[in-house]
Amino acid sequence: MKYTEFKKIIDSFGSEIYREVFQENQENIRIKKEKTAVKNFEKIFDAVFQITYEKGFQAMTMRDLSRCTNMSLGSLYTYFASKEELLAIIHRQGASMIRNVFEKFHNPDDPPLEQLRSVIKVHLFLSEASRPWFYFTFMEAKNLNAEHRNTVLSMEESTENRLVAILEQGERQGIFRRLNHQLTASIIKAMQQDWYLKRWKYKKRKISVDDYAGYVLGFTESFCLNEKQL
Amino acid sequence: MKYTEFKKIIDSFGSEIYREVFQENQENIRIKKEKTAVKNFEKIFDAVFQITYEKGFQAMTMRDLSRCTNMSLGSLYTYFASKEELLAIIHRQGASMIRNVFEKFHNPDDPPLEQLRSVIKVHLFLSEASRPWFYFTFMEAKNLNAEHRNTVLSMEESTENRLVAILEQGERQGIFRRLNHQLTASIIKAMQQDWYLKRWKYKKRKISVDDYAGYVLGFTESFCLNEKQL
DNA sequence: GTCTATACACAGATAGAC
DNA sequence: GTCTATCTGTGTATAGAC
Repeated sequence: MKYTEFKKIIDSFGSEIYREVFQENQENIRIKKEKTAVKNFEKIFDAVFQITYEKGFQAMTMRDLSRCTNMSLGSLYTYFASKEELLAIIHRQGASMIRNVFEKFHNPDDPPLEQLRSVIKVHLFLSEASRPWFYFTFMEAKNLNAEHRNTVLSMEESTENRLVAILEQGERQGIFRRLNHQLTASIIKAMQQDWYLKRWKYKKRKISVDDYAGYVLGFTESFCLNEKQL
Repeated sequence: MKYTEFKKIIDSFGSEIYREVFQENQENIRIKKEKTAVKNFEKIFDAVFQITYEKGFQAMTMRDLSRCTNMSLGSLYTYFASKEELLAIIHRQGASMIRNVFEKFHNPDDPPLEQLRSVIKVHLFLSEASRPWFYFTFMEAKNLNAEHRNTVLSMEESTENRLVAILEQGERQGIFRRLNHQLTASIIKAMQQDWYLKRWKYKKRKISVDDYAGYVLGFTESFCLNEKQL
């Protein structure tokens, strides 16, 4: 699969995620019309991502956000109860979206090598399509309270465990070498993470996400595959 | 080389870095006695790293810092002119220290494979010995002004270029495969970075820095080495 | 549903006694 | 060289008109 193909599927979901934001938080917000809420949540989130990328969530003031969205302070506060809650909403909704996409693209009946390739690619492609969410989740996780932070950490763990399961399955089938699969999974995650943490670097060098995915796969396979497979 | 061996050398430098902080900023600070200054800078920096690890530099208040160092607000401000300057001092001094250590351990006359191993290890070992500095530099770089931020980025680039040079040298000697060395270097950096960004994870799993270094080397060598070398 | 004006708390920074 | 007390600006959040 190439990125453009993946992107088409993702784009077909449309503003799904902002509708979800509206519905999940309906009790806490004072806006009643879905259409207005969805439109403005999208505007607010985009502004948060943009400002936060420059200076971080703590340093972003509500006045910054007001300026960037062209909404007044009073208006903003009808969409969420506090700045802290806004942070929690973004995290919660991002996590939910990411989980859903992974679920949708995972096929546990494929042969291990194919699963490995697919999982690595989907993660990279999704982090490309939703880079602001990934970047935000990583950089601002420490601003969350203990409960929400744990949700983030357990997501990190579960995507890693998915990789471990695939590597173990492949080892049992004699396709992958016998290695410390947990450590291999960590390293694969580190490579995936670099894509969205250092996007500016890869962009400057004109490396596409397809190039990068190919390289990560080459790296991983040369290490994991049994010699007879090469 | 093992980590304990490296650590012994590093420890022998003692409070060198805090003496440097004092000397480089002597004009801007109101403290005159080196011994007092060095002692308190160490206390201040440690507190900053500790608080910042929990909630980030922006969220750290001067009152937090006062509490954590057992120094009064007034006292703190005799060591630096503003909170922003404190940030800049930490960054500048950290960068200088890191550069010095890399210089000291790099030997461009060794054979490429040995250089590669040594550069990867030294980076990992140093990030282990000075984890707070590395973590801080990465996470708080965006709070710097444009000029200081560029310094950080150019450091990132120069350590990467050092790797590229080694890989090219090895390719010319027929030891390494012909690959996109820049991308390989990026990926090696990503693996190194994961060590200090996710320290909690590796600690929980009882992976030592020597274990991790060995794994990164294995991963890298299986990808880069020409087959006849394996 | 959105706006302006404002309350209130708390942050960074300094003055001046010891 | 360190402290306490205090100034001043700015940030979050709300009240109430439109």
